Amino acid sequence: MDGALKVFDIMTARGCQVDDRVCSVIVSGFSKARKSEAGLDFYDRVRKDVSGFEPGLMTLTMVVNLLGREGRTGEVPELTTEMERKGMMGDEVFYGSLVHGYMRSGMLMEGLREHGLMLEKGIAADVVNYTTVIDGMCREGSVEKVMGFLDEMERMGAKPNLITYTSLVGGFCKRNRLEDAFSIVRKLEQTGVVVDEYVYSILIDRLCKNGDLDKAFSLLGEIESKGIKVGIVTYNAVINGLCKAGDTAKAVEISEAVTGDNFTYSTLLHGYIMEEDMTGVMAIKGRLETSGIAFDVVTCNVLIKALFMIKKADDACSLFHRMRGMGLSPNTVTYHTIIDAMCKLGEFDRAVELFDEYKKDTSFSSTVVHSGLIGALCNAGKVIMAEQIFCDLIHKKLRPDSCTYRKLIHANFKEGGEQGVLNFIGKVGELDMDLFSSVCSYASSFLSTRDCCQAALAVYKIIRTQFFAVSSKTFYKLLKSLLRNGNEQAIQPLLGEFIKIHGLHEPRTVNMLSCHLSKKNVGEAIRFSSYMNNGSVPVSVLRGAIYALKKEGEILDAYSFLKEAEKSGFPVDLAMYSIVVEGLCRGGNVEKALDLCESMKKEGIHPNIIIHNSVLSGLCQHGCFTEAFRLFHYLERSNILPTIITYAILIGALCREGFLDDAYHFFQKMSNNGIRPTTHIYNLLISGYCNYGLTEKALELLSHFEDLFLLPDAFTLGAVISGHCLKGDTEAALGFFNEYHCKDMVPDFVGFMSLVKGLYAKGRMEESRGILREMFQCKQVVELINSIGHEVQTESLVGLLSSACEDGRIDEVMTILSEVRLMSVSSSDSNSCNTLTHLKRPPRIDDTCDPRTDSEQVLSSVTFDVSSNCLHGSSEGTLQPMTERADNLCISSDDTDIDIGNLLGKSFYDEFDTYYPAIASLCSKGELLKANKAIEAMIQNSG
DNA sequence: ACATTATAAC
Repeated sequence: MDGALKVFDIMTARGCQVDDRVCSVIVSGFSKARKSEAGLDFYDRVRKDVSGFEPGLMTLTMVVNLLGREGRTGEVPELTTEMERKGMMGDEVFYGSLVHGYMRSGMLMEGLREHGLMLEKGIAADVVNYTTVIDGMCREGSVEKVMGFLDEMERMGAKPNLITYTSLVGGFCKRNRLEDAFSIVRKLEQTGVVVDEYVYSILIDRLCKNGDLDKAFSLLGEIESKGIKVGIVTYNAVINGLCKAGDTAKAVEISEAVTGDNFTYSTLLHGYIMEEDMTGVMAIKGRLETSGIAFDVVTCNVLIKALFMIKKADDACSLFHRMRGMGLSPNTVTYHTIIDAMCKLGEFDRAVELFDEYKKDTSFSSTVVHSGLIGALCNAGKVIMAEQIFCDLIHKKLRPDSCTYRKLIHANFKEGGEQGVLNFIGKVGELDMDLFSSVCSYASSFLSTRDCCQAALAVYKIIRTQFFAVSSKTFYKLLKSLLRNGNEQAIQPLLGEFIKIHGLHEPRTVNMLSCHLSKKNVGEAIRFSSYMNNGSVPVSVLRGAIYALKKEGEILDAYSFLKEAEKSGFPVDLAMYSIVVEGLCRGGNVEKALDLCESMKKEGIHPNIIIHNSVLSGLCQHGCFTEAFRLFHYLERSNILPTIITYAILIGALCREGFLDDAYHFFQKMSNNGIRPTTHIYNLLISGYCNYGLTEKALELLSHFEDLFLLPDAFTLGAVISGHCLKGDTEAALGFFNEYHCKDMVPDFVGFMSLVKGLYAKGRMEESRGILREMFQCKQVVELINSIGHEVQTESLVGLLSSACEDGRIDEVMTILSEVRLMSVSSSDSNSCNTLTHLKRPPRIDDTCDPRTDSEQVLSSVTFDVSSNCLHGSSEGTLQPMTERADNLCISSDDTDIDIGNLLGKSFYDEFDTYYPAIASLCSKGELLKANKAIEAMIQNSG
């Protein structure tokens, strides 16, 4: 090109007129050399500087060609409108270039449209035009459609040439139809056409890409023997095949026998990069530098990557900066490579600097650089920086791939929890509707699976208020999550919307609806379900029904229901037995529970550790200690591992009965078996010691906490305080209270009250009142008192108590509170009992310690046989092999319709915060009746 | 004016 330009300069200098033909030849040269930038510069220069020159069709055709070759078809329309203004009309060559450009930019439809337009204008298409179209279709992967085109071509008198067939061969190879590709070649050879290197290089390349190197080499030998010259392109295909197969050494060997080009060296470098062979990389880099080849962009890109690999980051950057001087523009891959490398080095600021440079170039329309950087920043926890990159995508109206926004949602969740995700949604409202809707759908589903129901629901509402479609999957996940978390109020309307939009076509929808119904009305659900499923009722519905009955306190009905299901051949599963056994044991019906353990075995389902824990707990609660310990020893001897729950049940029971040494023995046994004690376990022992006057032992246990990284909770503190008070050591109790109060830790209700009573008994009225007041500051205690007040329909207590407390009527307070306490202890109703234990335990203690939560988490897949023998007499249990590990043995977290842990929502607590100031003020003014009204309103609102 | 080979993708 340099020579051509020199001649051109001489021409203009001598006043030789530059015509369309001369100009077009030079632009064509730039086009073939893929130097569109320089070509356009030249074109502009000639138009401006050469007087009397007006670009004609030939030059314009070459400009279109040049743009098309580099995928810059977007700039073509400006040119065509200018032509129309001047009344110029394209010929078949012009349209050929135009169509070619579209085809190479992956715009098949536009290409076909221009081709059709040309025909409409009465311009006949020649072989080249048809070949261009055929090639475009082959590239897109539709060789089949091409066959029809071939016929049309013949009819129009344009005979396909070798180039047409080459495109066809390429099309078949793309679809991996090698047989068809080869048959074309054979037919050509039969008709006497001399097939050239182009065709063979395509075939060889395909063979290599398929890993069929043997066939590739034999074909290579075949064409060499035919006397067809084999050039660098074919060798490069083979070299590339070897590199991809992991044999870069062999590839290098071949490359040494030929004169390599940019393709050769970039392939080899990439091969060694993949093999992480630093010496290999350096050797190729050396050969490349001494070869005297002028680098192209791809070679630079690979070389930059290679330099980072051999830890020469500075050299990589310097090459990057030298590119423009070499006449090369860094492209998307260049920026991706260098930014990615910077991130891997932890140089995020430099990565962002490079990105800022990249984003200024508006001609880039890829999202890869953005995605890569966002991913790396998210991984490094730099969410804010990542969001800024995402903003650039939005502003450029580029469509990020789903991985990118998912990554951002995950990172925001990690950083800021559900609120973080909601904030992110708030920030990306500028996205186009369709994309925003996808982001919201994903966010809602994601939050649902993480059990962030409220946030998931909020996102769902955003989708709905914007009138976007909510996919069945998003609905389903949200509903599942609500169902799992006992969020009954939200389910009903949502389910209604879901069914209105998506109908009841999917079986999973029917199941879910049945489960929901079953929690309300067992019979209706079963009828509905058997109707929808042609008579068969899925196990999940029956499970839901049993759970519903138990929740309603009708455990005996649940029991009969299960028995009925067994008899009628309905499906039964482990979870159903688990629910009923637990309920029976809790209700004191251990006999029936054991009977169920027997009958479930007949159904081929074997009791697991969860069920045993229930039985164990039932036995303990009803004083059957001998049986309980027999069962424990049986478990120990079989391969059934007792869990922390098992130990908690026994330690708790022993402590309650005052067998403190035995309890401690079990505690040690548990530790020896590799189960780390938690605060909850310690609490059992500490309160045991305290209740029996052994406060020192309790404190000694407390002193272990720090070494074990455990924190005492409200329960721990309450136990120690009441222990001190029990011994009359109010001073010690007060000191202990203050010590933790300073650290913002308070005891539970029992602890508070012991201290209040202790101080009161010693006549320390002021202090007693102070502690009481302190207690009312404690939300958990207030919550407990209120929930009892709510349940037993007494006057709302907090208002009365706090006002009495302010007035110094401690006696009155004491009476009320002792009543409250009595209620909480004597209540034998299983439901309120549940509520109480749930509340008495401060939130967020180790969850795994709650046997009811555990039953969901640990529902293990271990099957075994428990025989009631082990409870009465012979302790021999028969261990059965894990023959039937039925799917329904495990309640997977996604399929669970049972939520025993979440019996009481948090709403009350929120309401209390809102109402409290008003109530407090009314009480202080003596307006107790009004205060009570306010409290009732509060309770109703939270209901 | 039409046909062949190499690089990036959390």
